[in-house]
Amino acid sequence: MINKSTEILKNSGLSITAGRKSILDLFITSGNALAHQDIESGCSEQFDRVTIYRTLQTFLDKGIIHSIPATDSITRYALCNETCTTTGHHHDNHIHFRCEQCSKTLCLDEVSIPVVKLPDGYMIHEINMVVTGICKSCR
Amino acid sequence: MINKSTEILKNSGLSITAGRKSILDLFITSGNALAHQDIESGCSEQFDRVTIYRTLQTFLDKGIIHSIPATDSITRYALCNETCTTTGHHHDNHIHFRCEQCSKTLCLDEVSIPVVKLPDGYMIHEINMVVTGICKSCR
DNA sequence: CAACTTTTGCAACAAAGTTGCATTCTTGAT
DNA sequence: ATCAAGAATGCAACTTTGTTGCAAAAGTTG
Repeated sequence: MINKSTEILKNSGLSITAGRKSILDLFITSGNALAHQDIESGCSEQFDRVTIYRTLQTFLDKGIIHSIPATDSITRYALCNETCTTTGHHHDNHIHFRCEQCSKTLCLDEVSIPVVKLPDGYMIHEINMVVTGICKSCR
Repeated sequence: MINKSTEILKNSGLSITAGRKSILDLFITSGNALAHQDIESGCSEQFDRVTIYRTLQTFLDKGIIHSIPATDSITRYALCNETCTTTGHHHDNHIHFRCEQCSKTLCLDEVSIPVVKLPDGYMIHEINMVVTGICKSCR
């Protein structure tokens, strides 16, 4: 296997294209969550906005990335943990941290979301937890 | 005091205008979180989109409403609990629930966010928790 | 390498959000 | 009640974000 991005694409049954590899590489090297804008400006090559939107949607569908909720109406995405093999709708059980200083959004894979008890009658499907504050590197 | 919306505006030191009252009334009567679109189409009178954006921002600043994170890049807002009197940046400690059936987003005021322990070096400022699933009325 | 399918880029559009400025409305003092 | 000062609104114009259809250019499989 040539490199990690190619491997991920193959494992998900996706065809290998320059765009997908480039975007995936960006996720792998960046280490934090990326918004559409970050990808548009951060890719080695230039890709059409539409291609990026479609690629992100494809990655979401295949469970390669997950989306992170935010109050600023900017959807950010991060690589899913390698242990996740489920295709289709997929959700990690970790906390997300958004630093108010450097504006980076990180997956805290080591911190799992605590169990909550909702009032009777509510069926839980998915839980998202986003903590904002100052990250380790910014202190 | 004439009505609740007027009272809230007065308490926050805001001038009473038709738009603000109308939007605030909508929040009070609706009982769930509202997106900009809901307000634009739900108000008794018609207001300019810009006015609605600015009113929402004003309400946020005064701590009258809070924004709810979502993965669909639609910012939703809900009335803050009456017990909150802090002006300026403000955050409720309750869980938000988004129903996949009726698409309503609710504040579960009775469920508070559990304490989480982050790795050393992270400073927590605010925690958001959004649960998606099926709500009580949709089962 | 050839055909078949998938992906990409382009154009055009729709929706969401922002900014400046002139007009209108609120407020507080007369 | 009236009026001036300040605040809020509406309008126009614009930027950003996201979507759709279609033709051209890739990738995949035999």
